[in-house]
Amino acid sequence: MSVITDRPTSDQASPELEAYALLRQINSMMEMYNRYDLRSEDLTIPQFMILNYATAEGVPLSEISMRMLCDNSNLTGIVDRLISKGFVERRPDPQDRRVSLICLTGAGADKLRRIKPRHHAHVRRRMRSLSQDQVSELRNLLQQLFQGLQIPAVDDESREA
Amino acid sequence: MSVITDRPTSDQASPELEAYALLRQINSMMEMYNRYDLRSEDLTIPQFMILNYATAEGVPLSEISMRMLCDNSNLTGIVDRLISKGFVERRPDPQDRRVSLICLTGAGADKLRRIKPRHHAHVRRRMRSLSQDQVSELRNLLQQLFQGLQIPAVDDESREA
DNA sequence: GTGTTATAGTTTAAACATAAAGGAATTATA
DNA sequence: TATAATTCCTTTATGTTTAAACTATAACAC
Repeated sequence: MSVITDRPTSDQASPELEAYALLRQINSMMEMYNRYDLRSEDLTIPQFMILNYATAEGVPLSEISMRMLCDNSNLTGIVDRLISKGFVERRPDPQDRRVSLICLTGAGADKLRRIKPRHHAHVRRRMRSLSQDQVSELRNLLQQLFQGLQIPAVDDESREA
Repeated sequence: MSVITDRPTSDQASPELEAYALLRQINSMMEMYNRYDLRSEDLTIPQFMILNYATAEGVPLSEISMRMLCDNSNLTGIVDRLISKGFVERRPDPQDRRVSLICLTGAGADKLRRIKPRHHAHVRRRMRSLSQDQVSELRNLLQQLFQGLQIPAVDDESREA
């Protein structure tokens, strides 16, 4: 409840800032590991993500960009490279000719079958410093934080800064 | 304690994978917000980070890259842009002529004084969906996870994949 | 001293991200 | 059916990141 603090919302460390700094660092390290793992498969992280979202029947590009929290324009080039490697195809949607469906090829499906279980095992292994209960607790806290972030900003920040 | 599970370390969701997915999504959203906030100050996120690590006396570039968990080569260009904006300077280290010290200028210090408290306030505000206790708990879990990641891999993964 | 190795930083090319603008197809509206 | 607004995707320019090669300096071995 911190009744008296010198500078309640200013420069120095606080649990919030420390938590956020750690979150960023963990994300960096996990990305480093993932990048290294995928490198031997001649895939980059975003390429692997798109591969994961694509299906044989095809998924609209904008659905993938929505799930990847990025812009359509990011994906154009990445999909191009996946096509040149033969892992996906672009097919026009007959229902809506604006849409291009990203379709997983047989080769792409094979690739995924080989990589995905190993990737998941790696992620689990890298979290072994936490107990099962701690992992669940972490997931719950992150879940709550994530939901809180969805609502952009109930903005009564006028008193700060 | 999940005594019987079909595929203990394979494809489907697990608390570990869910937690990691959430961590990535939260990081993405926080970055989006930060980028937007800094945009009005004509700064990018990496530019702001370097500004935070630089001091008036000067800090070796490689010390900054170490703390930012990135390669020296990343920083060359970013520092160039910060120099062109007048927020930092490059000065050779008289002790070791290989080293170039990144020095915060007066303008850079002013910029920081104006931006940093607001940035910190924003971060704290964006975590308000968690109670004080939850924030501390989250920080502790992340701390433990981060420390576990430092030790690259006590590798007994032969049984998986 | 000479040669080897390590470190600090830059450069380059390829991949990716962001923001802004544009083209094509669809939907809404009149 | 014509017009306007929206949606889906691409293109372009700028900035960032990675990996690899390179320069310059330093440290070490002999």
